[in-house]
Amino acid sequence: MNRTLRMTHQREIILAELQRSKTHPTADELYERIKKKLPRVSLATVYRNLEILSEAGLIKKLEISGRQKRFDWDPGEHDHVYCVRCQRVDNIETDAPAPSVASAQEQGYRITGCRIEFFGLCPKCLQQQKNKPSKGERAMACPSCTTPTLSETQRQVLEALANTSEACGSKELAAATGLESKQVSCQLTALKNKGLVDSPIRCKYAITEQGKSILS
Amino acid sequence: MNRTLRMTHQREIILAELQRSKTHPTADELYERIKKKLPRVSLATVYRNLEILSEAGLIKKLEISGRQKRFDWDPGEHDHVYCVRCQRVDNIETDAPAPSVASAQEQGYRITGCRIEFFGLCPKCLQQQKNKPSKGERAMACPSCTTPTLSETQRQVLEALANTSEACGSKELAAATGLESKQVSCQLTALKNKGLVDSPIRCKYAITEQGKSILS
DNA sequence: AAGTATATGAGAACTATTCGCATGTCAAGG
DNA sequence: CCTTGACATGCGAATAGTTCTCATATACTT
Ligand SMILES: [Mn+2]
Ligand SMILES: [Mn+2]
Ligand SMILES: [Zn+2]
Ligand SMILES: [Zn+2]
Repeated sequence: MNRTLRMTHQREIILAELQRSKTHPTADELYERIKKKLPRVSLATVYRNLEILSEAGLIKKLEISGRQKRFDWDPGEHDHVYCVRCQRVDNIETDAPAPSVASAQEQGYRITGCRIEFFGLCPKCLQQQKNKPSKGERAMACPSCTTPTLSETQRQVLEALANTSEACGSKELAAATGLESKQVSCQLTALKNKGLVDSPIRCKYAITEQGKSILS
Repeated sequence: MNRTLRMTHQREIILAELQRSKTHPTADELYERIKKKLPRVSLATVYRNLEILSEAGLIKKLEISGRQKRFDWDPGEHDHVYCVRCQRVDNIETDAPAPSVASAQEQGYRITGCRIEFFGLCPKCLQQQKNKPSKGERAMACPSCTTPTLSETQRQVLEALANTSEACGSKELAAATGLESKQVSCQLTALKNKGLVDSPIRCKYAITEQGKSILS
């Protein structure tokens, strides 16, 4: 009736690799490390085994709010902190007793567990924040957007903007590019979001340094 | 500098629809309800506005461990319970004070918040569990698998199985279908996982009611 | 060693969410 | 009021993380 688990070579390596890690790696972080020992493993195997091992109670699967799953070599009860910026996860000890539920408030639930998680900035990210004057709210673009791709229209607009000596409105740009002014204004918004143009004064646009560099 | 938010018709409806819901709906649950009033809304608009509204502090986004996001009309501080079976989310009151961290244990983090969540079985699921003798572990197939699709080979095997009066091994099935016994055994596993066959005794297989119904 | 249950690799499929872009709408200012 | 630009929308495509499918390989049991 119960499936009998087998200790395959892959499973052994996956377990060992997790156990040697001090942090709380994601499946694909582990996958990268494991590939060095087992070049032919598949990511699916890593996921499968982490699932199986955690069902078997040998490790623990951490499902932290709204983020990638992480895995913990230590299956014992303990809580975690995570960094809202770099996603790092660490153990933490609370001094409060395990919170219990006002029994009248259970509303008929049979409660089987509780999870406590803290969040904030890890030491490293705290440091970085101090160095930067944190201009604006999206000072750092998302990592995958390091080289945003431009549509043909966007490139046209951006080039037109590069040729102006000072900030100009979308109407002038429409004339310069031969595009409709509606379209130009749309593209300016997109470009602004990508950080390639900004708007020094209302309704006037200028190319940013980043915008210049992407054209070259 | 700051974007000025506009109260559009869509945004208004989305907010109103969330506020009238006692539960903690997912974006697409809301989407389904909203489509009745605004047949042309887009799911992206629903997501966008839920995000914007929660940034504005009018509602709250609940990111509960490893599951779909949910949204709460009540932006005040409070904790939740969720049902591990049906995913329902309800409010809950703890009687303990908010847990704090042993200061020596912060490890250099600047902690900005904490989340507490309870989990278990909601009253409804508790009820259902009592009625069923809980045979096996995957009594209920996932909703999207209500009509599993069969590969050609699987159908062959299933039909052969339907023609036997009692449980039989993979070898007989291999003979009956003309397939290799290795293949048959693979497909039996797949069929078993789909709940279309089961294995009354080790290495013997029989078609289930569900299996019969899918053939007809 | 044979035979079966279980596991694997490879890639497709899936799901929840976000993005890109053309187009629509609102509100302020001429 | 009419234009204009910021803000929003609908739609489809893209993305990321994870799971599934199936042929094939491997580990137990006997
Ligand atoms: Mn841990
Ligand atoms: Mn709530
Ligand atoms: Zn960090
Ligand atoms: Zn439930």
